[in-house]
Amino acid sequence: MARTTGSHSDITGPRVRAAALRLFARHGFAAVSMRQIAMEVGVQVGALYNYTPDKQTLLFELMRDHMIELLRAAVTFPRDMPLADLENFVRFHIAFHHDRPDAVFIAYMELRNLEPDNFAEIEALRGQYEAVLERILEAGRFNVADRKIATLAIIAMLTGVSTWFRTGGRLSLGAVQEQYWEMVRRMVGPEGGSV
Amino acid sequence: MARTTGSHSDITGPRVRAAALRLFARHGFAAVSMRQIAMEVGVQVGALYNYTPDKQTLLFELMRDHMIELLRAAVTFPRDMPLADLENFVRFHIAFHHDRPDAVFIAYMELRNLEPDNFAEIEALRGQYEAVLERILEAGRFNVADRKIATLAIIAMLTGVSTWFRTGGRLSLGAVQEQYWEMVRRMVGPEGGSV
DNA sequence: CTTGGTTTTGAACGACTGTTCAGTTAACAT
DNA sequence: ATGTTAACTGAACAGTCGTTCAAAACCAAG
Repeated sequence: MARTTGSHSDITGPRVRAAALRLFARHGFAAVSMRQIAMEVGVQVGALYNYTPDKQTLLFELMRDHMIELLRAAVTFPRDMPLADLENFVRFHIAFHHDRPDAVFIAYMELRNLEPDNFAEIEALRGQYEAVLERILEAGRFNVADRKIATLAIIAMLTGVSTWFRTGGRLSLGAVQEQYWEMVRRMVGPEGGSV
Repeated sequence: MARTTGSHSDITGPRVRAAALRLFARHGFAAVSMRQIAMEVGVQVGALYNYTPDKQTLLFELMRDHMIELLRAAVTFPRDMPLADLENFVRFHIAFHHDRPDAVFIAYMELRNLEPDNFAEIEALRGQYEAVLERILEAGRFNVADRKIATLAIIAMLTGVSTWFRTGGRLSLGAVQEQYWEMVRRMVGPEGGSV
C-alpha cells in the first residue's frame, strides 16, 4: 500500500491541523506524539511531514493563525463611542473564545513550548490585541488608575470564562456576557455608570 | 561508587520536590524527564524513587501541598466585616501567589496531566478556596447579579497578575494590590463604594 | 570494629520519541 | 492508454522515556 484512495492535500492538511489542535489542547503539546496525531487523521506518521516541517512549527502555526484571526476580528470595531466599544469588546471576547476553546487553551498554555523566535512573534500579536482594549480605555475618559493594569485585569477576567463555562449549564452565554459587561462597566468607573 | 557522602533522606527529599517544582513550572510536566530532575538534584535517576512512587504522584503531591497551604492561609480570615474581608482576600491572593510563582503556575497549568482521581482531589480543594471568597460575597450585601460568577471573575482577574508582574518593574506589589482592590471594590457595587 | 539499615549507583528493561526516505500507489493531464 | 506527479506507506534511525533492582557505599549504634 502507499497512497490511499481519496487522498488529497487540501483534505488531509486541515485534518492534520484539526487533530493537532484537539490533541494539544486535550493533553498538552509535549504529551502528544506525532503518531497520535497521525492515528487521529487515519494516516501513517511520515505523511504528516507533507504538511509541517516539524512538530514545533505545527504548534506555532496553530497559535499564530488563532492570534491573527482574533486580531483581525478585534480591529474591526467601529471605534466611535468608547462605552459602546468597550461593551462590544467584552461581548466579543467572551463569544470568540467560547467558539474556539481548543485554540484558546493552546494559545494560553503552550507559550513555554515555543522556541524563542516563535514565542516573540506570538507575544507581539498578543500585545497588539491588548492594545485594542487599551485604546478603547484611552478614548473614553474611564476612571482607571492605570490603563495597562486595567487592560490586563479585564482580559484575564474575560478569558477565565472559558475555564468553567459549558453550554447547557446554568447560564446561557448571553447571560454570562451580560453579567461580565456589568462587572466591567462598574470596574472602569463612571461614564454612564453608577455615580 | 554507590551511596555518596552526606546523603540523607531529609535533605534529598525536599531537594527533589524543589527541583521538580522548578522544572515542571519552567517546561511543563510532560516535557520534564526524571533524569532532568535527578541531574538538578545531583543524583542518579533511580534515587528519585526513594521519594516518590512515580512521576505522576510527584506532580500530584506538589499540587496538593500547594492547594492545602493556600486553603489553610485563606480560612484564617477574621470573617467579621465583609468589606474588610474582601479587601484582605484581594491583597492576600495577590501576595500569596506572588510568593509562589512556580507552584501557582503548576496548579493552574498541569491539571490535565493528573489522573482522574488526583484531578478530582485538586478540583475539590480549588472549590473550597473559591467558597471562601463566595462566602465573603454572601456575607456582605454586595451588588452582584450572580455570586458564583463574580467569584470566578475576581479570582481569574487576581490570578492573572502573576502572568505579567515582575518585581522591580514599573509598579510595586503594594501599588498593584491597591489598584486591584479598587477595581474589585467597584466591581461588586456599592457598600462604601461610589454610590 | 562489626553489624544492620539507609541511601545511592549503574545498568538494564521494553516501549516510545521526532524525523527521514526509498518505494508504492492514486489521481490527473495528455 | 500512458506518463507524471502528488500523497502516502512501511521501515528504519539514533535517542529518550519511566521504572526496576542487585550491588555498593555510607551512616549510626553497639
